[in-house]
Amino acid sequence: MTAPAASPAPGHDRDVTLLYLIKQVELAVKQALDDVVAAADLTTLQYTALTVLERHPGITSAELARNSFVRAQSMAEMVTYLLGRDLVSRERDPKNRKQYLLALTHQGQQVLDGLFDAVADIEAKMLEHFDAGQTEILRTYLLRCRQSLSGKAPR
Amino acid sequence: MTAPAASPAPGHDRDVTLLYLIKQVELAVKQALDDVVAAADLTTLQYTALTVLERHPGITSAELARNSFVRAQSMAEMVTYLLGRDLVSRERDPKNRKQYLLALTHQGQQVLDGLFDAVADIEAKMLEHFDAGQTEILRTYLLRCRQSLSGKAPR
DNA sequence: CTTATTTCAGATGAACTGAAATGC
DNA sequence: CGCATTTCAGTTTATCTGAAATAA
Repeated sequence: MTAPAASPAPGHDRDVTLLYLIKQVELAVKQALDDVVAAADLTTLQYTALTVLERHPGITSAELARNSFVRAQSMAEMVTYLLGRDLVSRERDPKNRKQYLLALTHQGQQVLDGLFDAVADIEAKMLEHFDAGQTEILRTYLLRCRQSLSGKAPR
Repeated sequence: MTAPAASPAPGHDRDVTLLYLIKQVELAVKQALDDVVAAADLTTLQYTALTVLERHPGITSAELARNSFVRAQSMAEMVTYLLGRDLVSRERDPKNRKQYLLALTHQGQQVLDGLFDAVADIEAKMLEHFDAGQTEILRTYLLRCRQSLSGKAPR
């Protein structure tokens, strides 16, 4: 079903690629997420960094940068902003004094908690026609894609 | 459906959400794609616009903008750049003289053709552990996600 | 000595807001 | 007149490059 050939292919009839579909879904997600997190004066990238810190307290800014495929300098700027808003705390790593360990503050956790339902609603809408089994398949497949592309599991 | 606030204890994390996984896969794809299309002096966004024009000759710049969730002004700037490189052509819509219809030029098609194998390699790597049936399931699921989120099928 | 993290400084570019012209 | 497309002008912001300090 869903034969995509809308027009009689002047030249080639290349299918819509999965790379393109991934991008399209991500764009739609970002659009919805931007609106939600803007209520907490956050960008989607900042919100994402907070959720990573929630799962991985004690991560460094450089690790956070690698996870989002940006330069360490760019992430450092964002972390400084989050520090200034007291959403994130940091302290010297006692085992390695050249780096800082980051964590969510209580206030940062509260911001995430306050956004949780609205973000869950976006995901629920995206998955409105998925049953539990299909959702798990999608999760498994996306993890596999990410693993194959980058050789790493996401944080 | 909406889960209660998770405990702040680091031991009990919220699950990695599908929204996050989508973003992670997209980041990894973009990373790989940036490198490939840079060989043709294109950004990933420019390359994507060219592939949309390949599938949909006669589309307008404004439609292209909506498809990529950017303002019409932003897309116009990019289209101007592609026109200047003779990768894209445009002519007045005979049915509606306020707008232009865009299409790939022969040169634009050649650039896409030249990138095709390298881009296909990225997709092949992403799907290296998928069989044909699983690939189709992933495609179906991504289309469904995009449809639910934006109410539209991708172009 | 080499490497990774952090920090400072300056440059660039992509997308934004606002506004006007065109034409259905 | 309302609405969409295109175009012009100015601005903002995020990321980048380059370079230096610190420490394993």
